[in-house]
Amino acid sequence: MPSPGPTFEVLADPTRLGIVERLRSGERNVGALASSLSVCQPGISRHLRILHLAGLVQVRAEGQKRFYSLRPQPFRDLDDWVHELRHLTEGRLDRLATLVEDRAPGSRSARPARWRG
Amino acid sequence: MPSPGPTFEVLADPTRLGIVERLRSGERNVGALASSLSVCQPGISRHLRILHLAGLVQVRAEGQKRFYSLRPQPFRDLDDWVHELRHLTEGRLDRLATLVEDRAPGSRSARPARWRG
DNA sequence: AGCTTATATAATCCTAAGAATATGTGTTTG
DNA sequence: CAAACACATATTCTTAGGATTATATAAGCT
Repeated sequence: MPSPGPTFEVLADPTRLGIVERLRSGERNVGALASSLSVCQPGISRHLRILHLAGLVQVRAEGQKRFYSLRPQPFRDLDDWVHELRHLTEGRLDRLATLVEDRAPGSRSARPARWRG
Repeated sequence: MPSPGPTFEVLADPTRLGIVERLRSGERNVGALASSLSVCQPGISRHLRILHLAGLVQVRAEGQKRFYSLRPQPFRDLDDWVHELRHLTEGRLDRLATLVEDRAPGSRSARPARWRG
């Protein structure tokens, strides 16, 4: 059971997540990504470097352009990790917690308000 | 289709990821987590607060102890997101976007040489 | 050979976030 | 009621990392 810690750190940045979501529909060069996302070109290059070091993307040079695309392996690993966790939480922890929560009438709500907005 | 950006940000921190991995085997109180991970107790409380705000964990108060456990919903969302991406990268339809976007006349095969996994 | 395009790297600045210490709040026990 | 325990919050400090500007490298184009 590998822990995809680095993958989480890489995808935590909104710009890098935006890059990955744009690469879902196919490979793109740096300039296309820089104009799509509202970040300057050196910023995109730096984020792509981080994504490449983490093994999330691969490069293909064509002329003076460099096309980046997703590598499937880290997403397979991530899927395995999350999928297992999903079934663990669906199985028993959830039920146990809600059961006990119902029998504590005076306690405050276990549900959070909202995330950042 | 939902973007689990906040979930990535939350799980990017190694301490919080460690908390989640320990909660996989069931609920724990703050002291148990603080002694398991090598972080001081206020640090654990702060990370648990972040996890709670993000909806990843829920609390159950028993006496003076507070037991934290995982909530299944955000992991379901994360699993859906990653699972979809897994199949997109496994497939061959990223070639389509390549053909649409890059119509350089003189360029021969715009495909990646090999698709290493 | 210059000139433009496409991308990478370097240097700087700045803000956000984690860690530790100290303290506050509530709960159990004597 | 006081003392000890379990946890949360406040404060301070420090560092990591993202954004921007400027520059370097390299490939077309005329």
